Amino acid sequence: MIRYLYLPVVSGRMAIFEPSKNGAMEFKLTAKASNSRARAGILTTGHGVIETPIFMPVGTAGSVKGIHTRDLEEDIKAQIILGNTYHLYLRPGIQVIEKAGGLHKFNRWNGPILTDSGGFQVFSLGDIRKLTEDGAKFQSHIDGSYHVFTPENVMDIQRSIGADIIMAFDECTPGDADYSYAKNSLELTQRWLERCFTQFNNTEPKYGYRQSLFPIVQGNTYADLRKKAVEHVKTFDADGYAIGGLSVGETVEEMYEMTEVCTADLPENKPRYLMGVGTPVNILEGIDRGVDMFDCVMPTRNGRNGMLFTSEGIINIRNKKWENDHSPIDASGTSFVDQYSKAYLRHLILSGEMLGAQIASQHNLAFYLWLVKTARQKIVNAEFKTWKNEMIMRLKERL
RNA sequence: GGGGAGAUACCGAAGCGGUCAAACGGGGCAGACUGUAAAUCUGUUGGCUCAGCCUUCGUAGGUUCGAAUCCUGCUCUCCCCA
Repeated sequence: MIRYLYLPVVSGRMAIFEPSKNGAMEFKLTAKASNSRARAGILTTGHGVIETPIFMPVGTAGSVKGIHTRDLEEDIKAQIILGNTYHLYLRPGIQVIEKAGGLHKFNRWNGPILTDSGGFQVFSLGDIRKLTEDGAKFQSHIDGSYHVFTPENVMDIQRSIGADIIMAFDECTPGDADYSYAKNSLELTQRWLERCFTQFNNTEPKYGYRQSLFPIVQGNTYADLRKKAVEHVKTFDADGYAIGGLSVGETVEEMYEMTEVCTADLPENKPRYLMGVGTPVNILEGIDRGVDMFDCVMPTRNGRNGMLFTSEGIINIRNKKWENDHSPIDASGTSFVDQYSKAYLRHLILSGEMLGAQIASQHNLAFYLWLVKTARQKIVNAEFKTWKNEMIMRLKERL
């Protein structure tokens, strides 16, 4: 159902109203654990394949903060990165991205890209936004100017950015929302989803490769709402499905439980993406529950703030105990930066040297990618569950 | 040699008779961070047998019920003139 004729202002031309020529994105399951929902798969996009389960570094403003694409590819071995509709729309602006020929050309990352829709920003912007049936009116965090996101223009913007996977425009509810708020919000998200798909199907990719639209399952911490949401998103036969509205203030137990509720009913042969999650432990628990894709700002943001994730546990590199520890950051780490000493990295971070933030971010990302890669191997070798339990014990350590 | 200004906690710097263990900033120490309004934010920063007590505002005395705050000597710093 088209509520009104929408003319995309962003692209500067009329949308082409004809059926999508996008081929379906391919997802092949290559292995499945027997005592867990964990699976290993291969997701094929217009910019290459992704081996799942995968962690996707977040590159909000078109860059994974502090990391060159060369290091993302060669050192960290990232297979897909994120961008953000809200941030890129505000700055540099969609016209610039279009002129560049899309985000891949703009930031010189030639692998797959996923863009988030801005739904999360609408949530986190708090008081400087207002929701209506039509969409979300919000103020720019940069200059206070007013803007409106609707399911339609968010699809158009993501067409212009040119991500391989684009996300539905949803409302992300806070973890402590009550049932009636969560229910009404879910229904709004569902109506918005219909409009997203209508717009998506009535427009074409701008740069010659296919794009896939992933719906987002909402429903807060209420299992019945989640189940309804899953049934609804399935009707779109999407290339993949996201679980949203988690890691936003609810308990981790609730997060795991809701993840389980969702993966139980989502199509087996399509990738599942748990949005915004999480800690290394969260990711292993997510994989165990049948999730294939994750993203989180934690490795970069917490890294900049001095927190390192390693296979031996968590390090706060600012702590005095590392002052004279000249051993490598992570002796068994896969990144070249892991050979820098703890004492040196501590010095850099405490001195506010940008290299410190870069090293910490790069280490953390390399660790996250190592973690999911290893998880995949363990799934393939049918040793996932044992490995996971042992790994979690170590990951929880505070060094 | 003469004149002036000043010495406050790790550093810088407010305070100028009681409500001062002493504002504020830096530094130190610790914590937070989960689809990035974040190279950010928060707490703490004399000691102890810790709702109380002890020692601290250059130093030695003094005035006062009471002093970082007023007076005197001393030491040291800085500035100006010779």
